[in-house]
Amino acid sequence: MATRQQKRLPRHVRERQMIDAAVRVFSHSGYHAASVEEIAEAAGISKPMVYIYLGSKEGVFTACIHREADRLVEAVRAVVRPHDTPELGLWQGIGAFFRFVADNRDSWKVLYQQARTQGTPFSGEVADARCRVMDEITALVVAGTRLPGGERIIDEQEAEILARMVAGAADALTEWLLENPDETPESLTERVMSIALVGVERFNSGDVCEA
Amino acid sequence: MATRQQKRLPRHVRERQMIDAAVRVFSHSGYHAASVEEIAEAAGISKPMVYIYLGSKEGVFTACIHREADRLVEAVRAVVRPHDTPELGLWQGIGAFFRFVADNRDSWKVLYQQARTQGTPFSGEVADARCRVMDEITALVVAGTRLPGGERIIDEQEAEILARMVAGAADALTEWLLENPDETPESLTERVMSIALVGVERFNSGDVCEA
Amino acid sequence: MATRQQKRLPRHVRERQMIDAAVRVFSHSGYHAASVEEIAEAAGISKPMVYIYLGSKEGVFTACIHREADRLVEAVRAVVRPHDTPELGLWQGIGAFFRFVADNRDSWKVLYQQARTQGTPFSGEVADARCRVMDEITALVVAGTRLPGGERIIDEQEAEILARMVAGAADALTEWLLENPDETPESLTERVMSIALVGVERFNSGDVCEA
Amino acid sequence: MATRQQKRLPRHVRERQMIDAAVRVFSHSGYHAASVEEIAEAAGISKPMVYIYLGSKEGVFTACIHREADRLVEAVRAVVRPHDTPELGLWQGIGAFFRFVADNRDSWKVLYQQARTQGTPFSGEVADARCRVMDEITALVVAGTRLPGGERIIDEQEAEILARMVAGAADALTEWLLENPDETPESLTERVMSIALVGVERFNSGDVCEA
DNA sequence: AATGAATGAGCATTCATTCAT
DNA sequence: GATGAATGAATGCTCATTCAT
Repeated sequence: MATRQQKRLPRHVRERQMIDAAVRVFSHSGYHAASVEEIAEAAGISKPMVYIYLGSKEGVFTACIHREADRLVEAVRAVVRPHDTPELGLWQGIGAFFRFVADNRDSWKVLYQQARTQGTPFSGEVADARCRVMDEITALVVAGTRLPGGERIIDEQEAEILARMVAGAADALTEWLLENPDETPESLTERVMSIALVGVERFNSGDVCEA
Repeated sequence: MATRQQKRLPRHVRERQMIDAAVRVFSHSGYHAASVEEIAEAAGISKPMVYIYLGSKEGVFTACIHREADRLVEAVRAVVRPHDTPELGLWQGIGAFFRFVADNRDSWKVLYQQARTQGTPFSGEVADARCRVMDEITALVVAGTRLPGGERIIDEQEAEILARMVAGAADALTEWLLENPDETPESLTERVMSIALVGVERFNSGDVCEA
Repeated sequence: MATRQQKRLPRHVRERQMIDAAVRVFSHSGYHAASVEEIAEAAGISKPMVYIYLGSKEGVFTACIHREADRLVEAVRAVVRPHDTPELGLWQGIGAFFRFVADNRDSWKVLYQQARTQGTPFSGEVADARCRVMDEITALVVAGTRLPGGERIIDEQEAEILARMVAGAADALTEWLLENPDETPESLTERVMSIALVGVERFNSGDVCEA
Repeated sequence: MATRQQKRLPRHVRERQMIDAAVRVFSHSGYHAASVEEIAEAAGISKPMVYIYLGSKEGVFTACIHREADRLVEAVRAVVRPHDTPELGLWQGIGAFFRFVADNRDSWKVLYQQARTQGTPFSGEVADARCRVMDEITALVVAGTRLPGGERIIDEQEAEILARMVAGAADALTEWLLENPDETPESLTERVMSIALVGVERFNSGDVCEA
């Protein structure tokens, strides 16, 4: 008659289980449609535990965003080695970013889609986490477009626009990936890369849009 | 005992008011967070009217998607004149699309973000409406990338990928637009166009990703 | 574009249509589950007409009970001729009653089942109408059990008990009738009659229940 | 911020309280007129508890029917001893049935009246429970009318008709009981029994309706 | 005479959250 | 540490009823 999960687990393990479950649930149902009950069940624990550990439904969501942002940033950083050429760094960073988006669809949906869409503005932490991600990509672009001599060819603002376009395009393409099993994350990475790099060239050469 | 009744308006007028209000509310709060009461209030009527005219909350949402999709498709079609060159058609069509997204932020958010994010899959009509929009853009790309001689240089599939990237990028950039009042829809259109066209060139020349 | 029913009909015709429809609807759904809209639709008119003619939902119900009680009483009276022997009168009256119950199931359900079951106590008129029906049957029993010389063999109270038993049994048997198409109203009448008459005998002989 | 919470009771106790209250309320108001709030209040708890334990309003109703049917069947079975003569068994069984109907008016009203009257057909369980009750009475009649030698004098079908008549008459007479405090359940039992037994005799002798 | 337009009030149901154990 | 028991506060939806036309 013992309920499923009574093992006294150390706090951080429990917390991880909960956030894992919450990401899945939030990703699938959206913030408002997801219920704390649902999350608790998915984590194999009881509702009060959720409140003891994360404080509130919003707390759970914030924790998800926080952790997934960390994971994404980490994934990108992990592939960029200090001795890479800037261009290779950009290439690999964007590749890692895109692979993360494709491989961790739940994480990405929560991080990018849900966090923008819901009515509640959530705590500043959520906005911060999302900024960390965009900053990371922006930094990649900035670094990757520096000339060998170290000169910048695009400024911060242009880099940020490009970063956002990359994120938006990647987001849109994950759906394509779902619908077309032939496509691989790598092939999509190439498509997205072609945008980013060519955008840079265009910015640089100034001949944008002479249709 | 009835409280002040609203002036009796013919059905189609009230219906338009309701959908106008609903687009605003859904755009701001998301489907689940929005309450029918909220929508009714925003439309200046009472809750039962919403149900009498649109049947259910989901019915309201579907009506919004439907109408906004029509408006967007119409806006794009309105600027493409038969005697334009394909490339000019593409340029103007994408421009119109982007201007619509920028000028009707609420419509776009409901159409693109909300309809993808929520857990509920909604009626097939919603999916249909969203397809109509993407098909329109895809058609523009297909037509606009035909060589003067009429030869296709990209196939349907490639065109669809490009269309999605354009939509995703445009979506991401509307936030940029909000945060940077200096930017105009036109300037953003140029940025997005540069992607599409260059993407086409790349596809065509086959030298994708040799950075 | 003219709506279905715009012919200016004289008041009593409209009223009859409405009550016909209401009996059907109340019988099928019960008082609370039935909606005025439903009734109006079934009558082929618009909701406000119902209120203009019968005043309120309760008014509609009262009117139904009233009219159906009249019809039932009338049906019973119609078959009892003054020159019948009392016993024949009883036989025919009960027969007519039972035939009415079987042939006008909707009327009976509203009159007997719905009027007893619902929470609302309704106006005294409803109780009155139901009493009229029971009084009629009671009177039949009283008259039919008078000895040829005119002496009473059962008193009013005993007659009323018998009348109620007859009504209750008839009510229960209409369901049987529905489920068994072989049975006819007449065969059931015989079964019920055997109860009433034997009951009378028993009352008279005093040898009730020597199991 | 939570208001006074009720003492924590184990689930089955609360469930019983709820069903007790629901039987009272449904009996008095009918299924549709009764509100879940009303039931919760009558049970001294809050609305959500009703849903947590019984799932839905219909679930509450079903639970009521189920339990009251069990109680009625149990009451009848409790008095029939194996070594009774069949006729005594019938006498005591019908007596117990009628005492239950008279003593548990709420239970009976829900079980017999409400369950037949409402528009909603309810789950099959409700129909099943009602059948269990009629089957029990039918079985009594079948057993009780067997001749000492074991021969049947009425068949299943005739027994079922009689059982229904008994139930219908008992139902009708409970109202009489309410209005006439002089009457006792026992005296009514005799009246009903006289029907059943005489009915049997009539069936047997074949001289039905020669008044 | 007849109806489309409109609403206040109520109801079933769900959910985030708390506390006693 | 962990949970079953409990609830206040919404929320989607329906309905009887009215009024302007």
